[in-house]
Amino acid sequence: MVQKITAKLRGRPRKYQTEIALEQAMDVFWRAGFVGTSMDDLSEATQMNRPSLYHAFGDKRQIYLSLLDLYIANTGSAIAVALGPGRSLREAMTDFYATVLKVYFGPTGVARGCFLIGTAVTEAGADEEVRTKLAEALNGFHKALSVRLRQARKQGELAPDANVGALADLASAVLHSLAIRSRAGESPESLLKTACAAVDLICSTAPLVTDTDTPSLQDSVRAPACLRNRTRG
Amino acid sequence: MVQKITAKLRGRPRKYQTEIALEQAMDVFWRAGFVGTSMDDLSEATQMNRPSLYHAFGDKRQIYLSLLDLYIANTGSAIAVALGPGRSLREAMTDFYATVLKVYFGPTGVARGCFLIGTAVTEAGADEEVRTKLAEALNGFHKALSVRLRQARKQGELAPDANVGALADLASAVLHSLAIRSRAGESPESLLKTACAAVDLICSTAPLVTDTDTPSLQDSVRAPACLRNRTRG
DNA sequence: TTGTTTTTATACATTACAGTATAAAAAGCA
DNA sequence: TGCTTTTTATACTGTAATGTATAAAAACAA
Repeated sequence: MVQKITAKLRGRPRKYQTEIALEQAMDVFWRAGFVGTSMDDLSEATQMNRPSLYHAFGDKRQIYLSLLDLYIANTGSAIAVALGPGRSLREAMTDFYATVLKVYFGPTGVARGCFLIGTAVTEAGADEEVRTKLAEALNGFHKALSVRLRQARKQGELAPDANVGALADLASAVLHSLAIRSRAGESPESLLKTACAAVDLICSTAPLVTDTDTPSLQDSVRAPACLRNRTRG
Repeated sequence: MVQKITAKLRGRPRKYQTEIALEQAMDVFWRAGFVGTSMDDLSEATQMNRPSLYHAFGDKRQIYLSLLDLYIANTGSAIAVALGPGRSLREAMTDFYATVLKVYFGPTGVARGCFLIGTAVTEAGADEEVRTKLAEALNGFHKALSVRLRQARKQGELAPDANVGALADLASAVLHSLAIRSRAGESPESLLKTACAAVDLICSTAPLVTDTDTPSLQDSVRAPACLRNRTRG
C-alpha cells in the first residue's frame, strides 16, 4: 500500500512529506475549526502552495474529512492499546484517560482538547457527513469501553450483575467532559482528578470485598467509597 | 431597565422586535456556529438589513457574545428552577436533565445540542474571550450542581461523608455528554436513559438503607444497585 | 407646514477566499 | 541532448463577506 521510499519517481520531487503536512494541517483545524480555517492558512502551515494542496489532498472539506478519519483511527488505536489485554481493569481505565489527556494537551502542553469534539461537534450542525462520522466515532469509543468492561465482568473483575451499559455510558461521559473542559482551559491536574475518581467508581463495582475490612451494615447498598470523602469519623 | 412599550419614540418605528430578532439570530449561530454564520445569514433570519443589524447589536462577534451571555443566563435560570427548593434530590436532578434535554432538542424536536458547547467549544480555540466565557459558564453549572448536592448532604439526603466534589464532577460530565451526543444525532430516549442512570447513581449515595431488604455482606462496599442489571439471580 | 429624529433601504468599496489556468522547474528516460 | 513526467510557483477570475456611506421613509414636535 505505502509507496516505497527508495523507489525513484519520475517527475519533480516533492518538497513536502505527506504525513508531516497532514499533521501541520491538523494543527490548524484543531485550533480554528473547519470553517475558521482557510486554504491559505493550510498553505502557510504546510509550506505547500495552494495548487499543491489541492493536487495532493483535494479541497478543504476533503482534507478535513481525511484528517477526521486519521484522528479517529489514531485515537482508536491508542485507546485499543490502553484497554488491551495484560492489565487489570483499573490499570486499563487509568491508562485510557491518561492517554486521551496526553492527546488533549498535545506535545507542547497547550490545551487544545479533542480534535473530534473540538471541531466536529460544531460542524455537525451544518454537515451531515461530519455528524455521521462524529456519531460513529463516539459510538466506537463507547463500544471499546463497553467491550473492555464486559470482559472485566466475565473475568471476575466486575460483579456478575454489573450493568456494563451504564458503566460504559459513565466512562464515555467522563471522556466527553475531559474533551470539553480541557479546551475550556482547565488544568490537566484537575482533569486527571476527575478521571481518577471515575476510574475508582467504575472499578468499585467489584465482585467481592477483598481487603480485610469488615464493612459495616451501614455501608451496604450505598455508593462506593470513591464517592465519599477520605476524612472519616 | 426595559424600554416602556407604550412610550412613543421619536423617529421611524422599528420593524423588528429585539427579543425575537435575537432569538432568530441565535438559531442561526446554533446551527452553523460562529464562523459559519455570516451577517447576511443573520440579516435573512431576522428580516433586518445589515446596517440595521450593525446599528442595533453591533458586529458579528458582539452579537455572538451577547447571545452567549443570554443563553448562559437563561440556562442558568432554568437550571436554578430545576435544582430549586421544595423537591427531593432525585426529583431535582431528574428535572435538571429533563430541562436541558428540552433545550437540546428545541421546541421543534430537532437535535441541536447545547448552544454553548455546540458553538463556543470550537471558537474557544481561537477566541480567548469565548474560552473565558465558556469556562465561567461550565463552572457556574458545576457550581449549581455542587451547591444542590451539598445541600442534599446537609439535609440528610446524602451520606454525611458523601464526596460532593466527585458527585458534581460526575453530574457535570453527564451534562457535557448529553450536549455532545444530542448534537451527534442520538435520540432523546437514549440520552434520557443515560441521564436517569446518572441520577440513580448520584442518589444512591444515600445515608442509610431505608427499605426492608437486609443487604448481604456481598453487597457491601460495592457499587450502587443502579450500576447493576435488574435481572438478579 | 417645516424641521428633527430614528430607522429602513440601497449602494459602494475593500478585503478575503476558493478554485484553476498557465508557466517554470526538477527530476528520470531514450 | 531532447522528451516525458510530476511538482512548484505565479497569476487570474469569480464569488462571498465585511463594514459603511448615503438617501429615502416614517414617525413626532414646533
